[in-house]
Amino acid sequence: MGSSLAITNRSLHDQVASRVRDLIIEGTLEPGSRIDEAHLIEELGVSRTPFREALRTLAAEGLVIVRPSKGSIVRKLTPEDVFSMLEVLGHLERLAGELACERATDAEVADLIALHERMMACYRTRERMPYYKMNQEFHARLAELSKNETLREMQANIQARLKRIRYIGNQKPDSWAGAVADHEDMVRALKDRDGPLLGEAMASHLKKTWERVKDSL
Amino acid sequence: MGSSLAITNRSLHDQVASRVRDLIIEGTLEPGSRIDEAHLIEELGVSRTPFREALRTLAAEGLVIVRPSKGSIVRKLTPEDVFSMLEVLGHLERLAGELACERATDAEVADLIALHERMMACYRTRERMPYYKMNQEFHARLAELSKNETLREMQANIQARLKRIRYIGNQKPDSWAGAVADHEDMVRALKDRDGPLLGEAMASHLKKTWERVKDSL
DNA sequence: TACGTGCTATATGTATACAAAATACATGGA
DNA sequence: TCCATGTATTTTGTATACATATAGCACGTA
Repeated sequence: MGSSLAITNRSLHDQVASRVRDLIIEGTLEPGSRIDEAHLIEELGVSRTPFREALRTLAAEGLVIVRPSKGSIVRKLTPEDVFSMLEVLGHLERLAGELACERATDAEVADLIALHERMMACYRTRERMPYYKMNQEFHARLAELSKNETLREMQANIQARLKRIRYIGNQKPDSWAGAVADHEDMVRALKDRDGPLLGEAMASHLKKTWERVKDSL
Repeated sequence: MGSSLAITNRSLHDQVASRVRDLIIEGTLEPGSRIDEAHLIEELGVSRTPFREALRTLAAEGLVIVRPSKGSIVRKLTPEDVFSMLEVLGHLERLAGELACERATDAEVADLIALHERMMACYRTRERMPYYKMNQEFHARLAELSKNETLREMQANIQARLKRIRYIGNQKPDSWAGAVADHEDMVRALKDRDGPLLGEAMASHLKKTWERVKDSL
């Protein structure tokens, strides 16, 4: 089920929004740089209408800033922005951890732990990119296990805004090692279904993320 | 400062977004109902382009749902939606309370307490509408005092989604009395700059809000 | 040379026109 | 009568055209 024989239900502006979102997250469109409408619609092969609608969506998501009559730019995060996002994210994920311990099924917990094991395998072989992607997924999946849709949505939103930054975070080997240790703690607490402990682990993990990241801003 | 002599910098889609947002919040556009594009652009005196851009913004904010090729509807909150929002909001405001105690200036605290006093005056004379508005402002201002812009933004977003619902909340007299008691607790903790206590008060206030509201869904 | 002024080019904002899809309706057959 | 199919009408989606605002530049003046 799911995809089956669905053709192309998504409207153009949805597709454009996804595409441009990716361009921003992966850094092809640099933070602070102007978004050249004429150039991008050429590239994407669409007209201005769906493109501009997509921009409005991304603006509401906080990835883009529209300056009336002066064009749009990719939002550039100040250190204060990043700090405030990590502060909030830490508390959201604390909540997610607590709720997940109460609400997730055993199968869901097992799945998440399996993902963790694969992450650890990547760490041992120092494959940064796969590790990075699995890490994003780990946090997103934990938010899902809270069975709280609003929490999942907010977590996803902040995580998207921070994606660029966090990739930089684990550049230094000992930072990476630290993050891995944090994750071991989380999984242990999750296995035991110790909500408060997992919550603490999440919050502390994100506090440390700030330490790991702040110098590269 | 602020307004000074600025003429009209806001673009049409911004104005339309604000206008329609208000129509949704105040209930003129009913939850679950179709948004009649042709009719509304006539009413607002704008063309479809800025109107549709505004719709995309509201969709990203979670107030509107766009169903591809089938038009847009005002999002109708299920009880689960409301519960999940209040759960998250409770924890966000707990954080806001803790941070505000640490970071707000004495003057800011005094201002907020003054607002509280005015709210109480409205309660004594049973002026529901002014009370309701000041209450919204109270929570928004507390979020500001956290000096965390992300927190302020997320709080505002969830509060906007819930506005309709919460107006219903204090219909019953004893519910209203309960909310007032909660607020007295908050202000006491704020006066003492007791962060953990204020945090607890906020979280508990929003848990009770669910109790107050759930039957009218 | 430095600054201000007005013009031109370009980019942005909005309206309209055209295309495609969905819905409502009517007609015909079982 | 009920359902199916085809057609008309309405609504939504996208492209383009037009209007307006901004920014860059050349020129003139102090």
